[in-house]
Amino acid sequence: MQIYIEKFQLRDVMHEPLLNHLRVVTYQKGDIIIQQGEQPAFLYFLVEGRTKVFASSDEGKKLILAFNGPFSVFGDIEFIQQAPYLNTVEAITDVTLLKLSLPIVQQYGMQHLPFVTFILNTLTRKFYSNADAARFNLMYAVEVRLASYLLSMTTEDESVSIHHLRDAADLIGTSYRHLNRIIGQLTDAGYIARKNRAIHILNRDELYKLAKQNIYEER
Amino acid sequence: MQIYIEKFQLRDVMHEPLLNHLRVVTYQKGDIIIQQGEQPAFLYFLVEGRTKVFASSDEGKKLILAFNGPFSVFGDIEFIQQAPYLNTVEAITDVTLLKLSLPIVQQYGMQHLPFVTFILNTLTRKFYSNADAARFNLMYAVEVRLASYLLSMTTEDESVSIHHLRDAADLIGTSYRHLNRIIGQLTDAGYIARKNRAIHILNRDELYKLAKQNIYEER
DNA sequence: GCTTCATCGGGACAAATGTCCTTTTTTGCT
DNA sequence: AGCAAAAAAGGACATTTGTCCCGATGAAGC
Repeated sequence: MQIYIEKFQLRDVMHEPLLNHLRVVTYQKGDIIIQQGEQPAFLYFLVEGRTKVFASSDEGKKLILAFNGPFSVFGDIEFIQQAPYLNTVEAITDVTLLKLSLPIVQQYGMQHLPFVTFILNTLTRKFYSNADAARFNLMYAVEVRLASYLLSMTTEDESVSIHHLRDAADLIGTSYRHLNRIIGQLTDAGYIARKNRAIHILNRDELYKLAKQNIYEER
Repeated sequence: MQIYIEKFQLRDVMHEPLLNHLRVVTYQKGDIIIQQGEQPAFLYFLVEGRTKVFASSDEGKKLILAFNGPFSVFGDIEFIQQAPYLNTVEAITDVTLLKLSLPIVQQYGMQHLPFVTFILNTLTRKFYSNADAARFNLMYAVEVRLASYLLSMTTEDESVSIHHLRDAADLIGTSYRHLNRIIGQLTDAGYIARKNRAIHILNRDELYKLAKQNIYEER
């Protein structure tokens, strides 16, 4: 616990009462940390591992909104707004989080300017990148979104494991079938190649042009 | 000026230094108040009239994000994030706004807990309804979105002027042509009728079913 | 009232995307 | 290695949406 407080400099934004109520909690790969629609109970801080955030519609359509690593905050909007969780948060690796129960946050955190300012900054960053992502999804075709996705998932010379391809389909908001079709097109164009259940990027520059400089950012 | 401070109880969230720097500014119908991509200079508070907020892509595609009435805040995200304006804000009637220059906000507002809390609340509300709207646009077909739009634009027995139909197309993120097609479908189904350059709602209940209880909310 | 012009509605076709289903490949088990 | 089950790839077709364009309709000036 102390180590996380040091590592993420939580003393800068929380005072004693809050720090004292922080609890460590762990989840295993695949566990649901926050379930869309439920009443919020805690504020979470991701300190170890990776998560994905997605929303489901009644019809079962999924839409992935973000991948997260440390240090990320969950449940802030819902806490402030006093409304049910908007999205589901799932562990994609084993994860460690710190949590604060909401009455505690209300009682101690909201009186403490550094903490409120911290939440404000967190929220704003989320807002900004969310707005970007939503706009991007709405305005561009799957081809552009895929290019963008591939770029943001890989660094120079890396490849995307096929295992994440269904996730990729959800993330960019299309069907698996159609994703395959577009992969085919990009392959024909010589930008990428399928090999050993993975996608290799052959021509990063062209992909970048296609993606119109827009890329999904990890938050 | 004083009248607005009373009306919206600004004393609850701003202290003297901020109140003293508030300036009144007016725009005429059709004026651009905030231009997407520009560097933010002011925080705005809409106190009179109505605005619409939209984003444009490089290709000229437009996407309307919200209609606003008093009391709305603009430029908060960009101020906190220190980043260019995300969207364009246009006056759809003559409007009156109060504004604060950002250095002032930085110097006085950010030290003042009630003000920071106020901004946090504003932002959160925006976030919540933005997320809803974005998800709605992404997950549902034009027909559903149109039903939703019609419901939220009209009260019992009102009609939607044809004049707003191009805006409607942008708002729900489709082409004017396609909007017409869907209007045709809903007309055939007997839910709405075209008459005198306006759309009349004939069967509100069925539209509501179609819209899946989701409606565009004014913010 | 007539002419001109802009706007509107809608036909025809094309492109993008979704659904369903069959074939192919991989994986896991024995 | 050999088989069964599961996952992936892709064909065929349907639906949704976009683009282009033309005839109809209404508004503005004379």
